Amino acid sequence: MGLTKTENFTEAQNELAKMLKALAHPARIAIIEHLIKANACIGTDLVEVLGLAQPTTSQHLRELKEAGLIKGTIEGTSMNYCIDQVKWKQYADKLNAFFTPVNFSESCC
Amino acid sequence: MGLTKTENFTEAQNELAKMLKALAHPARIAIIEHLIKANACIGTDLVEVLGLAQPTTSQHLRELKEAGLIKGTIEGTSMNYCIDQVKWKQYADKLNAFFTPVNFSESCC
DNA sequence: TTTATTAATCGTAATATTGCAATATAATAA
DNA sequence: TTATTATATTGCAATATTACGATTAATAAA
Repeated sequence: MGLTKTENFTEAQNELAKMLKALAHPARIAIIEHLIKANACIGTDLVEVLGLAQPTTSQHLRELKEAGLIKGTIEGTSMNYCIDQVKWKQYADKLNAFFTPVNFSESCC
Repeated sequence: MGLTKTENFTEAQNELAKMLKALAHPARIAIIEHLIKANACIGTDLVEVLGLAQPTTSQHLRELKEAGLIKGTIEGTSMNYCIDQVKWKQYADKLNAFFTPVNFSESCC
């Protein structure tokens, strides 16, 4: 069906899945990495960096924006994108909490 | 096209995206959480836990197995699933490295 | 043997995602 | 005003994902 049965799961589970999904594409990873690395925020050489068409790049940027991971400010005709560091920290914390559970019961297989 | 242009990105970027994708579904999050919480490894009450059909559950389990996150051992007619703790730690480390970059250039937007 | 029981696989329908060309929008430059 | 530049949106084609019924395979129980 292609349609996730979100009603079967907790809000926390759905949210975590959504967070992971927002980053589950190499282009979006590449965008984030580039924004972290760049000492200045970026107009859009991002199209060049990714090697994807401008509309495709714009779409990935929108997904990251919708996830709250990046912000964009207008600068003339172009856009300055950068990481939303507050949201980024929230992501890091939530994922860290998920990946380092308090008690791992000893492996039985 | 629905087909990711992996050739545009580095191996590390593609791998990280794949890792995130393996967990980017609430059912797979739920499976992992249940396997962590359960003091014993699980036959498959997982079908009940998820509230999804048996083939659907099996499919999600396969994806997690292919990602290396879980292992299964045969026990009679049933299967015992559990987290692969070595792989799990690798995941935690890689994601942690991604989310806590050494130098965040100060925000400019 | 026959009959459950459990889990994987196959086939398929419905929806989602990825990517791009074409177009639209909006701000600047000439 | 008319370009030019940068970005977003629309529409569409191709592939991927999610879910399930039906079937298969393999062990256990009768």
